[in-house]
Parts: sequence; structure tokens; C-alpha cells
Amino acid sequence: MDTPLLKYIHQCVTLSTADHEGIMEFFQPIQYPKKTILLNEGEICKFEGFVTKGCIKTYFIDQNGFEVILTFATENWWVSDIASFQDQRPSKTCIETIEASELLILTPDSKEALLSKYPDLERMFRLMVQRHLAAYQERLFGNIALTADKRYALFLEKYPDLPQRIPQHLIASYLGISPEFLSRLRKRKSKK
Amino acid sequence: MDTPLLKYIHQCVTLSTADHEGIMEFFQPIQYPKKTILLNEGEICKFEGFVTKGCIKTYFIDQNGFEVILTFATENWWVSDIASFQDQRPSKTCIETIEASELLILTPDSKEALLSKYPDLERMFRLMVQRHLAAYQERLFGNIALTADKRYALFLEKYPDLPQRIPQHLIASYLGISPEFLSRLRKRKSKK
DNA sequence: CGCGGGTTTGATGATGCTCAAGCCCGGTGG
DNA sequence: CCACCGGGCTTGAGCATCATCAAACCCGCG
Repeated sequence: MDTPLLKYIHQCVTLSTADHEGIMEFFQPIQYPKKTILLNEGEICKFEGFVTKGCIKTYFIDQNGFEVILTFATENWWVSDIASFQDQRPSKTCIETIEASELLILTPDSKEALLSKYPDLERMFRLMVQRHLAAYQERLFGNIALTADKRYALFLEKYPDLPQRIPQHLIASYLGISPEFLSRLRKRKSKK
Repeated sequence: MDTPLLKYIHQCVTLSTADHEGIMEFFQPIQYPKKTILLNEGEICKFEGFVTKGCIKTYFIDQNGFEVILTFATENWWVSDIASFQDQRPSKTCIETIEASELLILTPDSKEALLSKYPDLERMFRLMVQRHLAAYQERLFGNIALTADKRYALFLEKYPDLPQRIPQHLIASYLGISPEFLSRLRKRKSKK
């Protein structure tokens, strides 16, 4: 229970503490400075990473060259292009650090070795994918059914610390609105 | 290779033909008339279904009581609330037939039995979830980055037969626009 | 024939975008 | 230490997209 990753694992599966060390051996810690590109569109994703520090974005590029942010991964989140990683085929998304970040990395090989030694962890990875799926469902729903200021209010609930940490135009991109409009929303809100 | 389901399975994993009969035994065929509710918000999803005939929608209900359609499942698609099914907890989505439909159903028990006899099928279910995930990513992207008529054009490419089969207000809901506006889009398009 | 769900049409208005300009502020080089 | 630069945020004006409401229409069906 000593590291954030083991804490995360414990909320998915129950393991004996004797396994802790063994599990951690499969993960490789890596650090990146900010604005480091970890995956470009068309590349094959070679990692699944658990964020221990920092903030990372995954995004598409639209036809005008603008980012559309799919997810922010901060402490205790997983980051990867799941489909590209699992099947080792070209990705459609990009991944880039926003802040200087630290990850615990699995490669396809180390993940396979980890799972063959600790098959109970299959459950954790299944839950991880399910959570991502549910998150996308809710985001899609929100983008269709809610106005921008309600989406922003929900965002503040879910990520209370992010507005202090990252540029606002990234939040606008996540919410699916222009930076100018987010600025106006914030102004309107502060007047109340 | 004789049934649609086996065809689907074969594009995910390679199996000996000797297994075909054995696999099919775990699936239970069921028929539903149109407008049958298969899952309501808050219920626990008791099935994972492969659609062999008909058309089924999954949706959220927004704060005004309107549907927001998440997916259409037609022939050769899977339909379920994956998170609710896997963890047997209350669902956030609803599932309902649009047309009279036929499914091949797995329950939690029969799925477990199937996988313990044919563990290679794990891969198929993993791919199924991944495809759903990728589909939601692209829908979210489209809803943010594209105008309604481009989304409609993409919809027509992806589901060329659906406009002839189902009411248009359902397509509008899927696209995230009002039925009136979809009508105008179609009019504009026919003038060119 | 009338009923009812679905689609169309029109008028009006809200939401959110674009473009352009100004501002704030931290960093960098002279 | 200061001037300058540049990225990000704000503000304003005008505009496109799309929603809402109400009415008419269409058509299959009892």
C-alpha cells in the first residue's frame, strides 16, 4: 500500500502484500519535461503508463490543425492509446506532457509478463478500460445534452485543481468551445 | 463459418471448425418485438447480445426527458451496457429495440462458462470493448470538431441503410441535433 | 374517414465562433 | 535594470450554426 500505483491496484483487486515488490518490478519509472510528445498520430503506442506526477493530454488534430483534447491524465490516472498499444498498430491520437511528468511504464512485453505472473491483475486492466469507456460515454452525452457552462461546472467538480495548473485554452479544447468563449463564461460566473 | 456470429468470431480469433458447435451452445437466441425495453436506467444489465436481426438503440435520458442516442446496434453488432454487465451494478443507460430484433444472448454465467472452455475468445471480447472505445472517441471528436452536416455525411457512410429503416428523429438524436434541423440539412443536400 | 406519429416549413432567438485589437505578465537579452 | 518579446487571456463587434415554438402537412392504419 506504499505507492500510489499499489493503492490504485488495491481498489481493483485484493493482493497479498507479499506480491507488492514483485509487481512493481515490471514497471519502469520514467520522467519527461513539459511539452514532450510521447506519441504522434500514426505511430505505434509502445507504453501504458500510470501517472505518478504531472499532467498529460491525449488529443486528435482536426482538419484545421487544431487540437481536440480527449483526456487529461494527472496523478493516479492511466495514459495510453489503448487500441494502438494492445494491437501494436498505428494510433489516431497524440499524447503529450503538459507539465513535467513522471510515469510508471509498461511495454507490451512487460505487461504480458506481469499478467502471466499475476493473472489477477487482468481485472484491473479490464476495469481501467471500462472506466475510460464510461467516461467517453458521459462526455459525449454532456457535449450533446448540456450547455457549455454546465459542462464547465462539471469539469470544475471533476478536476478541481486543473484550472490552477494548466492553460485555459486547453480546458476550452476539452470542453469543445473556443478559448474566447470560455473566458466569457468565467467572467459571467464571477459576476454572480 | 456458417452463422454471422461465427463469422464475426473468426475475424477476431482463429478457431478450429470443430469448436463451432460447442461455442454456439453457450448462446441463447431470443426475439423481441419492436419498442421492447431491454434495459432501463438503474437496472442491472443481465445480457451481452449479438444482433442477428433488427436494430437496437442505447441511450441516456437528459434533464428534459429527451433521449440522447449513444449507439445503434444492427446486424453483427454487440449490444449491452458493458460496465453494468461486467460488474452487475446499476446501469446509466437504457437499451430498447427499434425494429423487431433477434439476439444471441450471453448471461454473466454463460459468458464465464464460455470463456473457461474457450479462453481464446477473451481476445474477441477485448477487441469488442476496444472498438466501442474507439467509436466513442471518434464520435466525441466529431461532435466537437465537425459541423452537423459533416457528421451527417459520415453517418450516411457508416450506416448507409439506417435512414431507410428508422425514424429520422432518432438519427437527429444520434447526431446531437434537433429533428427540425436534420430535416433542413437533408433539404439543403437534395438541392445540390 | 379521422387519428396520430413523423416530417417539413417558417419565424425568431440563443449559443457559441471568428476576427481583430488590447492587455497582462513572465522571461530573455542588451 | 529595463526594454522588448511572446504567449495567454480578455474584450468587442459581427456572424454562423443550430434550437425552439407553432403550424401545416403527409401518410399509414384502425
